[in-house]
Amino acid sequence: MKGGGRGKEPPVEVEVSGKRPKRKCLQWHPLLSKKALDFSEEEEEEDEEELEKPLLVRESRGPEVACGGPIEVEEDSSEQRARRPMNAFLLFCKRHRSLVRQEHPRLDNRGATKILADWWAVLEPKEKQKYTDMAKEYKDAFMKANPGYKWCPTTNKPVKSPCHTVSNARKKVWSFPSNSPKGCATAKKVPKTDSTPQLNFAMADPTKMGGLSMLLLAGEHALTAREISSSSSKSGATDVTKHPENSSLFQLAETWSGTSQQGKSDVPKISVKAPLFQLAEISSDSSQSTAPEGKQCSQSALFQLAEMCLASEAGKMETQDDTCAPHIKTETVVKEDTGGNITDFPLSSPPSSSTSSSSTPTNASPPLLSGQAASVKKKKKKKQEATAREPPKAVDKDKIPRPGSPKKTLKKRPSSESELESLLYTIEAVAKGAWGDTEEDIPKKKASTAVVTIPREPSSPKKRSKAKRPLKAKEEDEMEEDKEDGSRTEMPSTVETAANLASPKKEAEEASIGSTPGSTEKPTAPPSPPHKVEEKQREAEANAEGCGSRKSERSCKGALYKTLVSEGMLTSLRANVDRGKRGSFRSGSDEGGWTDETWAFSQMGPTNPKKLKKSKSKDESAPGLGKLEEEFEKKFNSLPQYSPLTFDKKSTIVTKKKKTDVSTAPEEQPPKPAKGPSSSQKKTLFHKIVSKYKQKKEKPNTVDKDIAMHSDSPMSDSAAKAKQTPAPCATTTLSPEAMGTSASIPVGSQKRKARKSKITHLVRSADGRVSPAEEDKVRDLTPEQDDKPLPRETLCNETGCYSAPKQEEADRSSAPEVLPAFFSLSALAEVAAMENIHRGQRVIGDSQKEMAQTPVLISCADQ
DNA sequence: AGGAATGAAAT
DNA sequence: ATTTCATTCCT
Repeated sequence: MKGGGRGKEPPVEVEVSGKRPKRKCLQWHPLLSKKALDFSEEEEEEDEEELEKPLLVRESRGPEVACGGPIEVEEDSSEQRARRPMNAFLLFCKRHRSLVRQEHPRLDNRGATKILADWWAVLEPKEKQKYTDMAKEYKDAFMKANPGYKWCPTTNKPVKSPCHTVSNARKKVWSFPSNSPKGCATAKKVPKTDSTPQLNFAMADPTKMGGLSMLLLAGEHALTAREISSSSSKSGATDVTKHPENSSLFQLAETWSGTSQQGKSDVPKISVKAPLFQLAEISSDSSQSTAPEGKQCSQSALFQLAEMCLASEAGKMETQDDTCAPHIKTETVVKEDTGGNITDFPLSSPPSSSTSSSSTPTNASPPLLSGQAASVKKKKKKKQEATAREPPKAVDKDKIPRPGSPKKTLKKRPSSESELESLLYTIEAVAKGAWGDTEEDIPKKKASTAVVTIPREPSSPKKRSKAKRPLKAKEEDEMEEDKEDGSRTEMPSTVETAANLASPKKEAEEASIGSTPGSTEKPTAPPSPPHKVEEKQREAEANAEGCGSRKSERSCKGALYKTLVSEGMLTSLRANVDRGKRGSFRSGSDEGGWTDETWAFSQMGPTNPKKLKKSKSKDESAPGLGKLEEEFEKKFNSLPQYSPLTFDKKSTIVTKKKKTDVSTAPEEQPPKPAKGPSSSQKKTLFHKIVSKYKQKKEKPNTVDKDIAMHSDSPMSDSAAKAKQTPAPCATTTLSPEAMGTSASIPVGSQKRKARKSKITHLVRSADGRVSPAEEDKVRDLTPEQDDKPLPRETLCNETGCYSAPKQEEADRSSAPEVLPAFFSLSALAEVAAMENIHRGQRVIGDSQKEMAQTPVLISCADQ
């Protein structure tokens, strides 16, 4: 048995992950292991971790008896396999890659990576520290979550024998090597949990996170299943579900109840929080009623649940936090929200739950075997083979509902049974951990689903409570169309306003910025409300359209609901969301909590991948991340994001001497604000700003680099470029990479693998030394660097050869040396705005100048 | 799939 | 010391 758990997963994973293993797979979320208290950003991360954990828990579901291994593992585990936490550099890359890409659209990832490496090298220790700390935190959290986790599979490789298999084996092992082995039962406990209640708690909570997502997923699945499986249920569902949110909740509730019937009353077991309890109670109540009968009953039950939910929501809304631990709760909520949004993950997550090993026994246990089994697993790809190898897997399969091979499973999902089961499990898991939160979340979720919630998530949890109302309002709108009693009468507008107001404040608080809410990232919040409203309207309209007109709420309801509910609903919602996001995003673009929104988007979009897959998984820059990830990202976002300029400067500076001072620090935007310029627009802004600064100051300096960088992208166009620029030989331009490297300074890139191209850039170590090959490059670059006189010296020494600086001055002497290494985005944005307004033209001119320079460089480079 | 970077962990 | 793997995505 034991082995089985893990074993199974592998296959599953294969199936599931199949194609997009990485992305979809749950990464380990910081949330998994959250610690309870810290307020610091880190804490947040932890929170996220908690959320994730749920996944693990989720696994616990039925399987416990059987060790469950097989079951949950199946899906979840496969995907879930915890991924090793990202290190500081990776975090950095993740956060900045988009920027790099924006600047250098043409650049491929490799190049981007190189640049990132350069930047990283340039980064001041202080900045790095943040990332490092974060990475550390994640790691710690991760470890907590998966005590036994090993990065490298190591030993097991034996499996390797078959070449490919090896990899698989590793993965598994990797995921959870040690702990679980104990036994299914033992595993459950998870060392950590026991040992550290709080921490554990967090772990437990994580479930919640998972729960949310799970819930969402479950809801979706449930719907699907229902439709498929039993038509009858459908009607009930439809009625109940009016709102997407509701529907999801209801579904969840149903599922949950169903699970409970099965006998899993785990819920309490995990330290459920007060909220959870409430939820549980509610759910339980419903379940009880339902329990006796099962599916059929479920309908009625659903109704009841729905009512309850509504009632509860209303009550809650008013009460807001009845739950006990406020702050915690909030956190939870937040997480949940994310989770909810994420939906996708949930599915995958469940499997991944394996991670949960810590928390959940069942799951964990299987993994334990991991050594072997794990090794076997390896990856999704090979899983099948692995499965074959190991017996356990076979077992798993048996247990697993899914009949077919892993791949099949995927297909099957749609099939009712397997899905249902999985859903149930998931639900259970959710129930255990997440439910409490769920309630609250639900509302939000609704909102989110409904429309725009997105922005909110980012916002603080607290907000959430308030936010609910707004959401409700939205809901109401929808409701109106759809149906609804009027209960919602409550006060839409008023509430919203309040909510809005509140939200910003909260944000501010979080941000600690305090002073200007709008300016800060959070600003999004403020804006968001409006957006939301708009979205609401849109939705309403949409609904209306769908129905034909608002008037017949009920009449429409059915069809509408149906439509919405079924995948379509999600889709529509998603679409709306996306639109909203985009719209807001675009409009707000710069400052507006781009980050948040973006993330939110990501959540939304990615979220449904499975169902909607198409929607856009990747479209958004955000890149499809999981919901959980989103949160993670939030935190992650909190990390300072530096503008390219900054780096350039830094590099320069560094070159000079490592940092003039930390002064740079100022640039950073402390709290979240920094957020990156989401889109190219921002880039432009930056450029503009930069140019501005340059003009103002007219000092020569790094700016050039920036320009160069910018120009790079254009370089492709280069057409324009060639024009002025005196710089005789600025070869470097060639590739932005080179530029970056050269400019940035020596970062040691390629140390490790020389591989093929290493030669390309070569490398300079931080010291400044350059390898011979590099020299050439350096030369090319040199000119640019020359820009900065001061640095130049240093560089020269280091590099060994700089040509004389020159052009920069001639060109423009713009950049002030001191210029802020990085401007806060908001600041930049502002400036940009100012500039635009005042002198849009000028900016252009500047840009042109820049361009001109670049071109020249390019030409040289070509030569 | 492979690969670019860095870091951390494991071997 | 060397390997592995994490992330991102383009080729």
